[in-house]
Amino acid sequence: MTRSEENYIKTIFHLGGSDSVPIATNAIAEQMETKPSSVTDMAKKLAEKGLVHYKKYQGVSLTEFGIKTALSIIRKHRLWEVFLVKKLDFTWDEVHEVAEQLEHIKSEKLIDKIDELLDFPKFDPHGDPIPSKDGKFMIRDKQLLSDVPVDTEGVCVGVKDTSPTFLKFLDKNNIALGNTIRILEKEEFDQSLHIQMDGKELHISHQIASNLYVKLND
Amino acid sequence: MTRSEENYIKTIFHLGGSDSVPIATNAIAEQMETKPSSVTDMAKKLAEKGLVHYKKYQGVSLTEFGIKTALSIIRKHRLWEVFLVKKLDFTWDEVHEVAEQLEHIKSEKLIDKIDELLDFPKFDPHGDPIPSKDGKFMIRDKQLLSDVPVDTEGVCVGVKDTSPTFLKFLDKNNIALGNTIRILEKEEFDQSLHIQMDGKELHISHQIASNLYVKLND
DNA sequence: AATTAAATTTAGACAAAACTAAAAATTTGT
DNA sequence: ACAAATTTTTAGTTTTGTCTAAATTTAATT
Repeated sequence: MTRSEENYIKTIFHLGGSDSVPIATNAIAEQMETKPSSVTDMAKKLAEKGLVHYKKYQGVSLTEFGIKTALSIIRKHRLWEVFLVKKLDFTWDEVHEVAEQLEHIKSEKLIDKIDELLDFPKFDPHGDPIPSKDGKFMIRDKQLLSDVPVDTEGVCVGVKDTSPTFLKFLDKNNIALGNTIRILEKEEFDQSLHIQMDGKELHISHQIASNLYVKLND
Repeated sequence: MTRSEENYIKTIFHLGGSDSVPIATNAIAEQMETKPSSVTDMAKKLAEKGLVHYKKYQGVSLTEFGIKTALSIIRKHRLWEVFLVKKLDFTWDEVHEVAEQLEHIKSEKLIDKIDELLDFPKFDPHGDPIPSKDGKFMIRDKQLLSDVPVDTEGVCVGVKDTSPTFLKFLDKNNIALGNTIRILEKEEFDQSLHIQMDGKELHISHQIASNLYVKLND
């Protein structure tokens, strides 16, 4: 697998092409900041190799083998992210770019040893699940903070937007995974929230709330 | 810098092209298992970029900038090797291949943090010096075991041949860096040595002795 | 159902990095 | 010093991954 092939497989997976729901050429091109014609070329190549299902004009979806491959790349990406944060004191907004490179390193032993060094983490620094060696991963029941009713309490377990801009904003406002969140009030007008986070009270916009995942307390 | 450019720079450095001693196209091609014509093409490209001195038919040598670049790549390679051995329990014969990939990861912060995590090591698992951030490295006064007179004592500090075959052989015979070595007898006929290593006595061939570096005791 | 709009594919081209075969320069041997 | 051998370069191709522009198919709209 070349680096480029791996990036296509990963993107198709993230766009949902794993459930035999075909993904449009255009959507892939947009996500990868490339041209639809390039996607068509690669689609043919990946189909040749048995990684995707592809019929002209019908979009692309991953085969079983393609899904396995995607999960392996995602596993590497997320384990490296944990490594960078836990062992090298990177902040969660710094890890993505470097992990994009590290995920392509070819050595089964390397990633298994990293996994072991980190004590087999189940989630990455943004709260996303890390597939195990055999492709299984935990699906945590979580909801967007913006979808939660007033007066409920939960724990912040993930972010939807993982851009450095958003993550740095969260840092600045002391919003971190693991924090306890209670919704005190929801403003009808602009959907902004008045919340209590680890004791302190603060206001957050709908934009923010719709990019934070919480797990409700039982 | 592309990966290929980095590999050329590294090879030229290792062949001695850093002392403005030009290296022959053929020598580079052989070392890199490629064709001389490919080397010519790359030589032009690297000269364009100010990394090498190149005059037709006169071979290639690194510029100041080329040397700086080479040292930075070698620094990364060797730090990753230490990381693999010290933190992930790789054996010294396993590290080269993976480090060849890791050395191309582009992140200044990453390699500096790895350096820090390892407590700023000065030598890699094969005894080769690790350049510091500013390109300086220790040159240890060492000699090939085969060049040392009978009855002298020293410490094993490095290997010349770093092939997995040789390194595994050393492991099997409990020869490791840091071991104390005393030459008891040198066989005139085949230059083989009778040595004492950390107490135990053993015989080693000239082939072996000429690939082991020792630092003599004062 | 026909036409327009949008998405997708084809055809042809390009850059990077490699190769082969042939030409040119350098080195060697006598 | 000059022919032979070796080394190096040039010229032309290949592969991978990309692009543009044109053609084609599918989807949307009247």
